Amino acid sequence: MLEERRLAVLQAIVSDYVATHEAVGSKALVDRHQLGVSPATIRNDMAALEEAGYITAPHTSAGRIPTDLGYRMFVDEISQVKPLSAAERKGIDRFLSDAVDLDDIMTRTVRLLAQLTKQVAVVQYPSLSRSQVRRIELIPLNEHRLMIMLIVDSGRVEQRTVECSVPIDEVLLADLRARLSVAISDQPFSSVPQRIEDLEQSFNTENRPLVRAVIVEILETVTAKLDERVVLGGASNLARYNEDFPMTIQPVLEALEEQVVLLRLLGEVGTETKLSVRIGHENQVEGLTSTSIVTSHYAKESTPVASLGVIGPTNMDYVNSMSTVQAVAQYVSRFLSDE
Amino acid sequence: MLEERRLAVLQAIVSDYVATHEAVGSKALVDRHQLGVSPATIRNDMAALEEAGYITAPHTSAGRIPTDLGYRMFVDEISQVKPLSAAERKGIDRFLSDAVDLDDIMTRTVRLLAQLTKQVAVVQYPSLSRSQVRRIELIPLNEHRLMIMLIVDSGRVEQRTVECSVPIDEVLLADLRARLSVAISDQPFSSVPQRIEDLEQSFNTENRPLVRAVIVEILETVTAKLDERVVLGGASNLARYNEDFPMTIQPVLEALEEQVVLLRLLGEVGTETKLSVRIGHENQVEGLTSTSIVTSHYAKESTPVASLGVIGPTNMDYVNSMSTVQAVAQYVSRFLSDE
DNA sequence: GACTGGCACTCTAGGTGCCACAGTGCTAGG
DNA sequence: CCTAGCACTGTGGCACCTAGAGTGCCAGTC
Repeated sequence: MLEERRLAVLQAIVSDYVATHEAVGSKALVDRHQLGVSPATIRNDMAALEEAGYITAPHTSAGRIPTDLGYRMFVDEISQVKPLSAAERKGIDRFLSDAVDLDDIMTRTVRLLAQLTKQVAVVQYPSLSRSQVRRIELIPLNEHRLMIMLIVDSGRVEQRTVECSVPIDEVLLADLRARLSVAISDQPFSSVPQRIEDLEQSFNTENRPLVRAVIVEILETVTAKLDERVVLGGASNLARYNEDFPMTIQPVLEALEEQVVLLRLLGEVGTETKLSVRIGHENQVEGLTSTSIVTSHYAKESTPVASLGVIGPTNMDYVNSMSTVQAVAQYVSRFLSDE
Repeated sequence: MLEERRLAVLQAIVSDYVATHEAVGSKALVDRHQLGVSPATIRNDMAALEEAGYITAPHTSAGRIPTDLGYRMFVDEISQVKPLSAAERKGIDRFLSDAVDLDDIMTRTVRLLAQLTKQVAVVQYPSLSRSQVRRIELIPLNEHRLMIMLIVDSGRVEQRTVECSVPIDEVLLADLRARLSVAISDQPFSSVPQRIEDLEQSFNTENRPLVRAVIVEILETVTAKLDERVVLGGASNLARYNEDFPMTIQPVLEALEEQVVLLRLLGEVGTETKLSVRIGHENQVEGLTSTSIVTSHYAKESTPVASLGVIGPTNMDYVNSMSTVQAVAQYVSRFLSDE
């Protein structure tokens, strides 16, 4: 009974604070929520919650605001996320179904997320490391230049050009392409290096420079650009909550501009959990310690290929963000798998 | 004699204000610049300048700040832009020369600009409308899916997939590709529509659906995505000058997120002038009326292909921005042409 | 033992009045 | 045409005050 009400109080505090962004006091609490007790009782509970580290008082005579720990408790207690309304689902569906290619899906998704959550949205391109090569093409651009094109099952296409000193021989190229194709078509990206490293040997010496150059370039693509691409959107939403903590916007923007940081944020979560929330100091990325991050994996044919999510202030609307992120992830998964 | 000094006063005001971001008064002016006259004289000049609309006083007893018109006069009077130091040039050179492909050049350029000017940087991808098709490829992905790939002379690659109900016939595909290739290889993008619109007729009826689908998709790529891609960077620099006008950051961020707006900004300038500066209200884009935009074209083999530039507050350092933008544009042009 | 009402206390936000300062416009004189 | 001097005027900062909101604690009640 006692513990139960305290939890209710915490939840009330969080939701009020999230809604108003003002420290919430005992009186306001009993006014706005039906907890059949008096403010004084609430005060006792609040004292206990503060003692336990879930809430804190900015100064003696203000209400309380949740701590990171408080938010954590709050989201942990959300057993199942609120489903979206039919209209919302319809909207997502319609917006995504107009996409013409992978780039388009990604851009639309990021916009959608930003718009629905009024937060900064991040979407990671399907990770190469968890994808398969569908096809490889070698396209001569001119006598000395060659474009390597790796088509990935997720629809992503990686290109790279190779410069070579000797003129390119069409026959050799066709041969090389055929052998590469045999070696790596329909194979997972991660296995590509070992599959092609010995290929050079089977060509005669004079052709090796070209073969070598191509292989090197493929290896680089495969290793270096593994999870590289990320799309960001809705940065203007940062300015919206600028009112709350005005000084911190610059480091946040800076962090968001670093692909590496974003990838770390999206990647940190293991593949096991679908929906993940990291609150304030829980993510140790510099400059983002007063923001929260809600992410989810999305999948192609039920194997997770990458993540998407939103980034906002710790006092964001977790309920809405979580359900939106989850729903969007589901829709993206469905779209990728349908294709 | 008179007009000359007034101009000097205006220039002094602009450069002081740009440096300090504080309204500058007559006394400070004679202290910091060697104009061999007394503050009182300057005051007369300032009164005249105010009358003429070049400067304005925020309130009775503050110094003066330049108006948009004042800045305009100031930049117009910069006859030749200050060349960069050898070290700076070296830096640009080194940074860009590591680029591996077009994407890489664009990303690096935008970072470079943002870093050097401490402003928001924008770089437009080489415009398709001013480019030529170098090559076209049709790559079957599976029985019912086909990827169209347009390789452009600027190094850009456009892809698009086509879904077709009937299984794809390899022979037909090769034939189609060959004919398309003849029709549009090495032709300017703008002429593509007329060159392929009749192609459908030369195939027999049963194959027309596929041919038609491919042609439609190409037309869409060619028309819809014409100038579409833009890269943005250094948005965190917005927060830096947030101190000056704190309320306006959100509309600016919003405007920057709209590709369309950015393209309009970059595109508005005709091809004739290289370096262009638009100040405050001169650009009629909503939300950007208190920012200035410095852009320059860059070229491939001396035909301009697109623009790049920086966006900052009207009280930005024009001298530095202009010289940096110009220099970077030159380097990018050189890199594109070298390839 | 859990809850409530009351009371004294504390801190903040916001308003007021005051003063020094920076900078102006004007006028008279070189 | 320039300069010196003077009276004038907003602004920013400071000190001060007050109202309000919220707390902690204690004594009393169910």
